[in-house]
Amino acid sequence: MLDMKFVRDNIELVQKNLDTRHTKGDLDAFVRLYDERKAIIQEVEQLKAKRNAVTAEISQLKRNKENADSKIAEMKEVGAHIDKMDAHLKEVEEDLKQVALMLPNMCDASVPVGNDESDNPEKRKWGQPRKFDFPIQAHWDIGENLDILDFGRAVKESGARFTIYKGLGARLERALINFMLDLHIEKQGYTEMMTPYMVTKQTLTNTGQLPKFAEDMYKLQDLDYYLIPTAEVTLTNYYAGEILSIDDLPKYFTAHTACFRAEAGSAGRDTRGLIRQHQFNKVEMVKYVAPETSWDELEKLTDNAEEVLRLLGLPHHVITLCTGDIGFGSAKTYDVEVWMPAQNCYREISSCSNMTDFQARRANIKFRREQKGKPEFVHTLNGSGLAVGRTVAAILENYQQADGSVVIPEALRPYMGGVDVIRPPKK
RNA sequence: GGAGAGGUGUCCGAGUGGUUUAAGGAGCUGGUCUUGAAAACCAGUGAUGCGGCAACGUACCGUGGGUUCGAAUCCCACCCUCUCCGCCA
Repeated sequence: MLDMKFVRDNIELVQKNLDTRHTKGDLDAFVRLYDERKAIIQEVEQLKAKRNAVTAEISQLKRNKENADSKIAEMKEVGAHIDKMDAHLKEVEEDLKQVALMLPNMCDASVPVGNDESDNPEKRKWGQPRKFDFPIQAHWDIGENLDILDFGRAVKESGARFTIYKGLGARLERALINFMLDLHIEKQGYTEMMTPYMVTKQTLTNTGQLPKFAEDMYKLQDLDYYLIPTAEVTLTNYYAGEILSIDDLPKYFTAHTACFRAEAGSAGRDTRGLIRQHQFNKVEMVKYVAPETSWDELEKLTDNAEEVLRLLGLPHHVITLCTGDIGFGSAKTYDVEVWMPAQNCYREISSCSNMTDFQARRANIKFRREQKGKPEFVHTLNGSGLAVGRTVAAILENYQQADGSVVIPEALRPYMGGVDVIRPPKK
């Protein structure tokens, strides 16, 4: 959420931010409700001050066994008036909050202005796509031929956009999870967490998925539970409602979880393979940092994600999301995209964002610079490190050989019990 | 799921309708004493949001409602914690 005072005082800036993001927000309603709220508060608090004063007088009279009937009658009226105004104030505040919750974060000045994903500039590139001297296969064909991915039976059990990993396929997925987590905790300073997969509406509101993106969530029937779309949700809510000390910062957390996404609105896209699933594994990184450090931390976070790809020898590049493509809560986002030979393009495998104080404000996460200092909002960041299914897909495609086998990247072999090649089953 | 107990400031803890603007203690800050420290003593000290340039006002005793001129205190619902029982990986 944005600072309401900031919005009220900078309507044009906020409108411009909405425009460059190609999104809408009801700023007219915001101004109307904000001003109305202020007016009501000023009036009702004056009444309350009066009530408190007269109530004290009544107390005094009662103690002296004197008659207070006229004052009580007077306060009865004042009380009724206050009740009415309080009820109205509550409505106005609720409406104001709903409008405010739908406003996206302000993009940082360094974010390129653009319309859509075609306007995302490349920031850097690592590795050279390999030249193949044989007809290459897509990862879904490789996986089925190796008998390590089973799409058909997953459809039988759960429908489209689910996959069953089998044998060395399952082991590869698990190896990658452990490899990524170990890198994050041993070399990059993160603390490993295991978190719930089901969370409340409030928790999703705190990180910005709700109320705006309800159609992307899986909600449990008749319960106030949603399946998490990413561990960003549980890791960022870890300190919700708390005040940290500056000495606690920065905090780095990482977690592997399954992620659940309805993928409403992406019907027909990436229908084959591991790229777009309703359920997938992801290793997530989340940081809580002091505001003045968050831009440096974003660079480091992105590098932490890229390091996974470097160690796996997977060519990739980093792009800066433009204003038309950036996510709702983010002030700036780098996407890391891995080379997918069969599709002859780079595909997103990690998204690293500085949410500035947007989530901290919603989740009420603060810190103090000094023991008696005034609490300030922390900055939160998050990034995938990495999407695991997509990493499997990238390995299968980039490391495929003419005979249909797939070489396991060296860094991963200790996690695969020494397996260095996955070969097709003997017919 | 059933029965019982409980949720008060940084912590412990008192408080069943009107000086509670939350007792008392610990802790913390400052001071006295001391070579220094400890102890003792004295003084100060709840946090956060909102409105306001400010003075100040207002809200907050798990959460949300209600009763009342007035609620930490009474009523209702819910959440959470603990103990016991049941069920269970």
